[in-house]
Amino acid sequence: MTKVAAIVGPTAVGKTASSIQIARDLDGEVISGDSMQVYKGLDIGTAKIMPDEMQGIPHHLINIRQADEHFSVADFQDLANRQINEIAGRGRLPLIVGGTGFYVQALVDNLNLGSNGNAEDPAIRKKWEDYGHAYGKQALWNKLQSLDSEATAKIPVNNVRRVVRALEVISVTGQPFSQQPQHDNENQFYLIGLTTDRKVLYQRINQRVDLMVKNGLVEEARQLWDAGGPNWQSGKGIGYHELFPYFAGQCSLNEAINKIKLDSRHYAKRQLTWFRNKMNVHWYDLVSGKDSTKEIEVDLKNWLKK
RNA sequence: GGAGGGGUAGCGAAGUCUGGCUAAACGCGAUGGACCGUAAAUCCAUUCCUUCGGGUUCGGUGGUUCGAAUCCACUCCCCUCCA
Repeated sequence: MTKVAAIVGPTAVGKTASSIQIARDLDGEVISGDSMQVYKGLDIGTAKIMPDEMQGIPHHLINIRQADEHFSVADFQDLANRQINEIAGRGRLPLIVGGTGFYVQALVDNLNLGSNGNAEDPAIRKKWEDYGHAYGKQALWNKLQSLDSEATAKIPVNNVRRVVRALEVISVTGQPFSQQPQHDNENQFYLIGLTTDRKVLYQRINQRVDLMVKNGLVEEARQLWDAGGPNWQSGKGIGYHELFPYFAGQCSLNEAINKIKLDSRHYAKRQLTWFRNKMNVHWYDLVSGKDSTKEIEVDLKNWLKK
């Protein structure tokens, strides 16, 4: 049993900044819990921490994939767990920092993903996607229902993505999606949630996007575009995919930038929904000054002593 | 001063000719939510007020009518063009 701390929250609340302070004060190492910062070359748009900002704190799971590579929750879960063990083995505190709720949850709840072998198969996925294209999403959903009506009860017809995934799991594992085995949790987590007034958060997001553009976001996105990014998973990232239509001459730069801001705000909202409802988070508002990093550290230390 | 065009819910925008089926399409935004291997993905719900019985709306006022966002009169504001 290992004790792990995690800092979660929406984009632009200041997770990175406080993570450094906490890691320093509590002798921790950071494990990024971010689905986009794993990619090399996506620095500005993902607000990735740069080496000169790390203050000597080791950071893991950043820049571990090429931009054209695939990465999944299971990969994350696997790698993160490995890091947790190594860091704990060094006698230091593993500190997960990131906004990808699904990733963090996979870790915290030890979701059954990576343990039973390779349950992901692009060819089979493609097969179901094609099936959907050919016969429609209703037919696709019906197919799932005939195989796993329990899964179908939870996945809407319109959510083709998840219907396909459920079908894929059945095809690959031979077991219904809804009956994949579950594990118990081995590690203990203290979840620090950073949040603030919604209006303020949105302002920060807008400002940060402007800053990103100033720092060369457009050029960075252009490189991704030139390299073939639109077809890659990394090309789905906010801050990048909104710029592609601009490169294609389909919208103005200004429109693209506004879209980045909007998508970021929507994203922040979804993140908040996730952390509010799916996890046992201890919330702090550092932005307004209502709470302080000191308080977080005190709470964290108390929890570590238990 | 003259000639046209327009004012509809947070915003944009239908509906007006052919009055009722319209608390008023649709889009956006906003808010809430789902989420078990693409998750910065994908999807869902709500959005005039409401004590959920109902109440009050389509610039304003007054008419016509069983009934008006829709027809008539007057009036206020906005835009374009001509002076």
